[in-house]
Amino acid sequence: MNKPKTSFAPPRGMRDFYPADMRQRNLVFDAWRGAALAYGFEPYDACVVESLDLLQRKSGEEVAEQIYHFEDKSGRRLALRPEMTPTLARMIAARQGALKFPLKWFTLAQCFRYERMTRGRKREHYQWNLDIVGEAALSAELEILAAAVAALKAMGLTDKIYNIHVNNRALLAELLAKSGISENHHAAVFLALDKRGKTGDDEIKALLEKEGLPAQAITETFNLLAVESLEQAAELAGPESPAIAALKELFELAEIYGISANLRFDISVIRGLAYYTGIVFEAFDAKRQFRAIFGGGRYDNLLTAVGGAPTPAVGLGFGDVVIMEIINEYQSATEADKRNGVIVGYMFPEQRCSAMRLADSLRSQRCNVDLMLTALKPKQFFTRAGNSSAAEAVFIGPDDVERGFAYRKDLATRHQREIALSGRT
RNA sequence: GCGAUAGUAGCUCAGUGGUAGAGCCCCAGAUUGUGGUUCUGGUUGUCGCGGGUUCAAACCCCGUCUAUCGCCCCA
Repeated sequence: MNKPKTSFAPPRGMRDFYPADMRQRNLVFDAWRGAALAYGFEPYDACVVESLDLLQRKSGEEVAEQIYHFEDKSGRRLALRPEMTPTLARMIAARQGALKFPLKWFTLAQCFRYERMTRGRKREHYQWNLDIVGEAALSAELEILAAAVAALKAMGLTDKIYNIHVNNRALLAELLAKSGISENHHAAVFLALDKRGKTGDDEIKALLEKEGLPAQAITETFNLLAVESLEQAAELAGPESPAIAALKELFELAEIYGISANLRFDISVIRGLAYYTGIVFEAFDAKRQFRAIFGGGRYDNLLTAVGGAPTPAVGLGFGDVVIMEIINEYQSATEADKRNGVIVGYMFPEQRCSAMRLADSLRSQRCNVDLMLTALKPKQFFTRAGNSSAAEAVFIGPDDVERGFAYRKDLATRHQREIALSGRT
């Protein structure tokens, strides 16, 4: 009899969450939900399986290679969603007449992507999506950025640990146009600018030459790369630039929100994706050791892409993988193992009923109770209690039942106080 | 999809052809009423998986899986 050996590991790029992992994950999820609700976003959810057609419409046919897709038994071409944005666009377009704009929606979405993994990237992850749809004012960008900062704060990450790099796609378009680079070359230039810091200037130059840009335009582009400050960008763009005005307003408003310490103007933030139209942003850890923490921006063509009416929108995507790595890197474990609840044990079978009654009484007071399933020796019980996530331990022996009270021990401080056994108050 | 490196106890790792090891953890006892100290004893094991070479493989060879890093791509 030989059983087929099955691997205990989850499929490539997929993740299991053991209770210890869930504690960490919940820390992140709670921060996300809390911040979203605090900033007035409403929760929504949607199906994980989408029609392949919808997902392809946005980014082109080749994206199918990076999507988990399949046919159902009726031959429908379906896929696991790689991101939430197309689904959001579909849902909003479906009820565009009924919904009251602007809307502020959020979700915690599990997304899948079939591709090679590196650190901070899996084939499956959870992403906090925050979107404001139907508002052209910069207030929308601010609310989203402030909510993201609030979430990071709730995770215990201080201002010093991360920076939010902000740019405006409209600014880049203005500057490139001034350099005489026509719009059909913009995508390639964006790509080259996006590589700054990763690749050498020679390689970037080679990319631009390959795109067929004249030498002078390449020089101009490198002048853009050298832009370090908003003032410098303003000089290049001229006093009438609406893109500069938008950035200036953004930084002014950020002051009022108290998040300006984290914001940096950074002309290299492009966000690869074609659909961004205005302000774009990306957050990184201060040491630039990890991938982007979150990213997003304004994409005013969202709904037209799925056949809806033109609608301005701002969105943010914030994945769980990178932030968990950063929390582990920058933060001691203390925040993650907050103790909670009471663990209740007893010495002999004779005390089982007392222990059960106590557990019942505590539970009725909305206290989480882990009741031991069998009698344990004191040492066994307290070892177990200390290793558990419980905040307090109550151990019941014959003497306690006799006396009518036991001791409720704080497992962190080891202080004890009395707790009544018989009463049900 | 390509390239490099790695995989041995719960964890960190040593072992480079000849009886699978150390530290920490865990378990039991000292201690039939109290978990961070001490002492004594004990288990740590599909050596990632499958095949090959060999008298003999954790070690060499081939394949494969997984992880990490780089390329690519993005969230």
